[in-house]
Amino acid sequence: MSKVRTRFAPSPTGYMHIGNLRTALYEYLVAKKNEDGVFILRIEDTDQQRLVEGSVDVIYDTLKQCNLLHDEGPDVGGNYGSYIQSERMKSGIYKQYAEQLIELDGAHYCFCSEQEIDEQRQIAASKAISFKYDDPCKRLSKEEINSRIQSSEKHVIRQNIPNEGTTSFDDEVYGTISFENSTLDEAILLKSDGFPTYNFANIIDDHSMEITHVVRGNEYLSSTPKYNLVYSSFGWDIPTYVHCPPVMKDEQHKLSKRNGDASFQDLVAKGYLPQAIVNYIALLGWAPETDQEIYTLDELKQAFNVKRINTSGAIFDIDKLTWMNGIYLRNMDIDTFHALVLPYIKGAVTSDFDTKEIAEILHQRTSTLTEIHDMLDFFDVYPSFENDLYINKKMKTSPEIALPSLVAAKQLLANIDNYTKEVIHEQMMELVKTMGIKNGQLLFPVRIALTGKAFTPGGAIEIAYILGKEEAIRRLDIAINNLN
RNA sequence: GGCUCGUUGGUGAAGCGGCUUAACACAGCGCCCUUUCACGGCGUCACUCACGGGUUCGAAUCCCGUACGAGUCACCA
Repeated sequence: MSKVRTRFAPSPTGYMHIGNLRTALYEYLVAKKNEDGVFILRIEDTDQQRLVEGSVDVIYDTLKQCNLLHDEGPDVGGNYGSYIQSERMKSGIYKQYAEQLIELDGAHYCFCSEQEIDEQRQIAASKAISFKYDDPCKRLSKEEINSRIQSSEKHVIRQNIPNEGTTSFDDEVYGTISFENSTLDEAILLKSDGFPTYNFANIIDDHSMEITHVVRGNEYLSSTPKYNLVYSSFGWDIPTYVHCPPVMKDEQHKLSKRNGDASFQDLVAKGYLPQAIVNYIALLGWAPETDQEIYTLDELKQAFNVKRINTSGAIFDIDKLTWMNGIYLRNMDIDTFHALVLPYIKGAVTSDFDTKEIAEILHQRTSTLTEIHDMLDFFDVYPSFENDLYINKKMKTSPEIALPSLVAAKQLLANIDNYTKEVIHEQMMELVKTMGIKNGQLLFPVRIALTGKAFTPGGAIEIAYILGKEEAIRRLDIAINNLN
C-alpha cells in the first residue's frame, strides 16, 4: 500500500473557522495514524479579492499552536511544490490538463456567453422546472472550434457528462452514494480568463500531490461525482473520500464567520487552551470506541478511526468546552499553571502579593483564563459592600453573629508573629472551639470581611495569608466599623 | 423546484436484529463533603429512539413512505 498523504487546503481569510480546524485535525489524524503518513498544507489563495493581509500567518499560527505540524507546505517545502495555489497557476498546468482532457473526450470548448445561459436559467426558474444546460458547443465541428479559437473568441472549457448511466462512489463516512448522470451539470473547468475553477484546480492539485485521502465538508458530496468523472477521464485513481458533517451553531445554522461565531483565535482570546479546543472538536462529530474523553494528540492518533465519524451535524457546545478546559487546567502541575496564569494574575492584581499563592487557590477553580480577572479584583481594591452579605443560612451566620467573630479574628491575627497559613489555620480552629461556635460562623464572616465578595477563589485562611497581616487587619477594622 | 444527505434526551453521543427495563460525558436539578464558590462524591433527568406503515418469533437497529432540516445546482472558493 502506498503512503497515506492528506492535505489541509484552507483559503487565507484571516479567520480560522472551527469546522475548518476540525477538518485539519481529521486530515492530520488520518495521515498520522500511520507511521509514514504525510500531512500537507496547501494554501488556496486563488480568490485574490478575498485575500487578507497576514492571513496566511493565522493558518501557520493555528496549526503550530494546535501541534498539527505539516510535513510539506509553503513554509517547510516538499517535493510537490508549489504549495501555494496562486503560484501553481503561473505554470499554466491547469490549462494544459484541461486541454488534455478535451483530447481524452472528458471536456469540450464552450463559446456560450454567460448572459445567454443565465437567461435560460432564469426562465426555467420562473417556470419552476429544473434546469440543465444543453450546450450546443458540444456539437460543433473541429474546424469551427479551431477557427473560433483562432479568432480569439472568448471561451471556457467545460466538462463532459454522459447523458445516461449513474456515477457512484464510496465515502468512508456516508457509504455508497449514487447520482444519475442526467442530473449532473457540465461544470466549467477552465474560465475564460484561462484560470481554473476551484473544483478543477483541486482535482489537479490533489492528483499532482498524490493525495490519497480527501477529507472535506459534506457540502462537497454533491460535486464529488463530477470530480470522479474527471478523474476517470484522465484514468487517474480516485482518492478515498472522507466527507464530514458540519459543525453547527444551532439546529438550523452552521457555525460561520458571517454569524460572528467564534473562530479558533476568538476562543484562545477567551481563555481556552489550544489543546483543550483540539480535544473538544475531535469529539464533535466523531466518537471513540471507549468512554475516554480526554485525549492527548498522540492518543487521538491511536484512537481515531474515520468509520466512527458521524453523518449528522453536531452543535458546538461551549459549556462542554469550558468543562474540558477546566480539566486541562486542573491537570497541570502547579508550576506550569502558575507560569500560564501569571500574566492574567498580573492583569488583575498590581499590588505586591505572592502570585504563587494566588495561583494555588485558582488552580482548582478556574475553567477559562479570562475569568481570572474578576476572581481577583478584590486584592487591589477592597470593595464596599452591604452587611447582609454576612447572611448565610447554611453557615448560620448574620451581621450579628459576624461582629464578635470579626473582632476575635482581628485580635487573633494581630497576635500572630509567625504569620503562615498553618499557624492561622491552627489558631482559627482553636478560636472556634473557645467561642463555642461552628467553623462557618467564624470563617464565613472573615472571608466576607476580607474580600467584600460572596464568592472568592479561596477561603478565609488562604486569603488572610495572601493579603498579609497588616492588610488583613486593616480590612477587618473597616468591616467591624461598618457593623457598628 | 431537481438531486444528495440527515433525524436517539437541552447538548455531544453509544447502539450495527434479542445481552437495552437506551451506555458514557456536558449542562440542569437534588443531596453529601467543605471556611464561600469551585473541586470531588452520590443520585435524578429519553416507559423511548421525527412520524406512519411493513419485514421478523423479536426492530432504535432492516425496508418503504411522510414530515421536518441541511447541502448543492456560479466563468466563488
